[in-house]
Amino acid sequence: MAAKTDDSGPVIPPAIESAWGLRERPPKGPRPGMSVPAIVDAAVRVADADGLAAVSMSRVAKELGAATMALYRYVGSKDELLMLMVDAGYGPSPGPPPPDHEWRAGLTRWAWAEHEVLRHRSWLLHVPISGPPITPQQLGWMEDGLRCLDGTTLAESEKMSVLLLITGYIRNEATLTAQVAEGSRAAGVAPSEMMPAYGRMVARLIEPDRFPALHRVLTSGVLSQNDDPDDEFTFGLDRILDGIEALIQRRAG
Amino acid sequence: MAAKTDDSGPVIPPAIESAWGLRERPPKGPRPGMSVPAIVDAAVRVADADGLAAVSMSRVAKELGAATMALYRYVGSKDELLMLMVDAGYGPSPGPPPPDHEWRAGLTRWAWAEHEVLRHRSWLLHVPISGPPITPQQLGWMEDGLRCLDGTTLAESEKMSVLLLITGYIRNEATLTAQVAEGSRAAGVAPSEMMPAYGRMVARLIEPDRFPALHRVLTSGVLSQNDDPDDEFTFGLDRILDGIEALIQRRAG
DNA sequence: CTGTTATGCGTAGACCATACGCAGAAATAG
DNA sequence: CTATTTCTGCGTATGGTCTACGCATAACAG
Repeated sequence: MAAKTDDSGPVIPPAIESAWGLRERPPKGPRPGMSVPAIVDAAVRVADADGLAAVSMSRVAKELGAATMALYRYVGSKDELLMLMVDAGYGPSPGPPPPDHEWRAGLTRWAWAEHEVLRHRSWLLHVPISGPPITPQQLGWMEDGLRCLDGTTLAESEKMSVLLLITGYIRNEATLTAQVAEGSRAAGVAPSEMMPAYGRMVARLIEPDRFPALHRVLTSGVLSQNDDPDDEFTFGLDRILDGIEALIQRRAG
Repeated sequence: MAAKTDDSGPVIPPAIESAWGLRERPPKGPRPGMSVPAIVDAAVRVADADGLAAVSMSRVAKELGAATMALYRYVGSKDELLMLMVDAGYGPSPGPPPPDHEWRAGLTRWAWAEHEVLRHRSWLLHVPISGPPITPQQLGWMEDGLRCLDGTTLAESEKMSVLLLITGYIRNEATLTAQVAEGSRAAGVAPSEMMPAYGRMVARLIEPDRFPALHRVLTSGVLSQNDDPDDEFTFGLDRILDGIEALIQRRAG
């Protein structure tokens, strides 16, 4: 029932060990013709070019000029490969805040960095994540986020919760933005026409008596004007940071 | 390049029309042996029992004692079926707030209702959503959420952003909770031992010098004590509502 | 040189969604 | 009553997925 817990502690998936550089090549046998990083790079290249759905083991193998099954000597499963792709896809964190930092500015910078990554690599949002972060880069991001909160009065558990809150918001906002972009491409509509078209469709489906508040939003023309998506992001982020600020001040006062 | 926009406006997917009860049966031909709601119910039953991954067209058909291809007379694709499953899975919204409502209490109730649904039906989180809500129940939830903000000083666009913010948070929190539960089942570890095991694994992977803030969190024992997951949810929700409150007061004052 | 061990990879199995086309049932038109 | 139309149910088939298994071979240890 308990996981294997000998002197080496709980089980670490092989892919994770290799990501942390803890795997040593056995001295016997033929030289490997590929490497885990090369495979991950190829997979990321495929995802960048044609989306996550195009990432199949055969497609990645073709990218490398190798046979499909050859990959399974390096990664245990497709899920492992996906985990490594996420790690590589995020890339290194934006770095720690400057020494005399103010937490709000630091977290804002941190948030925009993740926002930027997700805008550039929207396939990261489609990877079904299966647990808390354990890969090097991911923990690097977390480390730098925690450092932003170093000078505050928050408890350690609260710092963690705050980061979770912000990361979740960023992912969610990016998901919605990517969906609009994706939908506009699929329907052959200009991105700027997407939300207006959505508004018109909803207007045709609902009856004003049963959906008065929604009707009011529609007639207010909110969806017709297409504002800078960055404004939407800034709005939510500022709300969250306001909420955190309120807590910090309550703790301090 | 523009979508079809005759007198009936933009294209509405057949599945959506049927969900709104806008489809009429043609007068000729044999009676249908099934119905869209029956199919959706069966699919939801499968997802409730064995998870979203078990929902295949053949599995759903088997559940109904029908042939696989028979389903395609009723739904255009598996994606359409998924959309209808989401609508049915959420169920009716918790209803509008009471007449003399206070916005914060109303939104809290609304948030907990969605939280409850997602806790009970975690497969909803695994459905790859492909656009803004257009199904009846989904818009019903949105309507009731908007009504909670009726008496406030917020602009219509801000109300929308606020709802998006809260829904996103709820989904994100539910996703993380479900992942922990899922992981504990997969690894055969008790759920209460999951976060401690994670903490120990991270502690073994990182070097304290390179990850000082993270190391501090680990040694603080945050992950070792397993607190009520509802507390975590409440924490984030309160931070967000605090942020919204700050905005409302700024608008009012 | 011999034994051990890891690699590359071909084969094959078990799934999956779904395009297509045919037999037949139901309702209408004459 | 008969012919026609139109839709339903569903069998077949295609092309895709992941991956378990096993064999030949290459490289090193002694």
